[in-house]
Amino acid sequence: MPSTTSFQSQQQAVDSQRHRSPPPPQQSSADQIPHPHHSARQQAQHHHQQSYATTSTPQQYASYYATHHHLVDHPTDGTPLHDPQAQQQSLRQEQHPLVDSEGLAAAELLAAFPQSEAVDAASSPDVSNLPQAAAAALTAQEAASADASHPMQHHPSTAQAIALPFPPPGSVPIAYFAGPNGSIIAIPQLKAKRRQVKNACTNCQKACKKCDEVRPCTRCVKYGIDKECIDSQRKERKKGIKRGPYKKREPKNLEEEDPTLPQGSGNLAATHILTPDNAAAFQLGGTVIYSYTPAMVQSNASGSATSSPSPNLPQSPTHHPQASSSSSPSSAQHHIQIQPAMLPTQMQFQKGPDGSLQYPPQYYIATQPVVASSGSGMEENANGEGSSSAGPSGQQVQIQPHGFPLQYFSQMAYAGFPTTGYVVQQPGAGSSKGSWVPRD
DNA sequence: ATCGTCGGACGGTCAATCGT
DNA sequence: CGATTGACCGTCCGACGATC
Ligand SMILES: [Zn+2]
Ligand SMILES: [Zn+2]
Repeated sequence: MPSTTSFQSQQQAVDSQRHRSPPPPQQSSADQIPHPHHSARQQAQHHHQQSYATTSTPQQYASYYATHHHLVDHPTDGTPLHDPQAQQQSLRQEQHPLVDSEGLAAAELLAAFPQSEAVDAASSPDVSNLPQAAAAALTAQEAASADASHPMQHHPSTAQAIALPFPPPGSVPIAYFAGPNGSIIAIPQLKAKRRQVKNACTNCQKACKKCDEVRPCTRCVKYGIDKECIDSQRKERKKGIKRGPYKKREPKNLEEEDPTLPQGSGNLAATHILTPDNAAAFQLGGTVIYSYTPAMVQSNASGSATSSPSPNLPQSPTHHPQASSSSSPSSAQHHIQIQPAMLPTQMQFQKGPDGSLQYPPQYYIATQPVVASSGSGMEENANGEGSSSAGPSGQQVQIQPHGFPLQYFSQMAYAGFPTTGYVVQQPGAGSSKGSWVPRD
């Protein structure tokens, strides 16, 4: 293994692979390479010198979510966290600095599902494969409205339903929790986008660790080397590099019924826009939530024999008599533990005559009362009965994704963001609560 | 548990191209 | 000339071995 390859060319290879384009002619000058390691040359820098053959890392996005939930989300980046607890926590162990502080969860949700991306769910039994995020982003207004209510403050939110495609099955882990009447609230567990600082300090750079904006950066302070916390120097970008012709530009149109969908395969690809009748996606405190109503379940007699679900699926509803509580020492929290394995990685959705989505009853998750609590003692909200009574704390959320009144539920963390959880409740239905569990 | 190392995935930027 | 593309060049995730 020629360890002499410059980092530059390596990186280039990777990049071009990533962008699926033929390798450029090859840059001439042999000087560049500011990347600390890899650089076979470079002045007497202390970085390593031995190139060893590591077992290549499994390119899986091992963890989707840091299971740190104590972050306050923030609409703009660059602003320091303002949750002391969280800050402390993230400092305590630098192992997972990814306790991301981004607040644009919604934007990133969107970004993660480019319209075109069709994931072959069938061939990917493993759900840990995210589609490459595209550059799509929320518009300013969308983002703004998404943040209508700060998750941490408890006050009414007027989240509005927005039409979003549900992620293709198998493309991303989905957490489910029980809604009323057998409905399922499905929440895609999207990986938060990594956010980089513009300039890492030299210490962090050398260590390949996360830096931040403040100047004696947090890490340097932690290690008592804040004196040497200096901005790294970025070199100027090269100019005059010729590129080949660009690929055909698309005629600005993304409308087209996807022919690749096997009929009834339940591929909820991008072409399926959820409608208020069967499902909805809406935002709450910057989090996009998808939920389905159990509408029209009985119909499976529609000619096509429902293909049998995956072999390893339970035939009976996932029922957990005793909501297994995840061992969370600090706060008493109960979760409905829904084993991902017990849920279909590929939901057998079917499209009804009217375009609505249907799913077979065996996938319903039994409703399970749950109490979720967060620091400031809020929990338990009960009773449906049309009366939109709020919990003890008196907060209440009013959304009507389905045309049902929505009851305020509780506060919890989703994807690292403190989020207001809730349950859609049909008038007259018994109370039900659920909670989603972040992957660990 | 902590720390240093470091391969390589991922992100941000912006010059080169393209469409008009 | 504004919109797109995609390469350049950084950041830093996460795995690993070493040390305490
Ligand atoms: Zn730093
Ligand atoms: Zn520093």
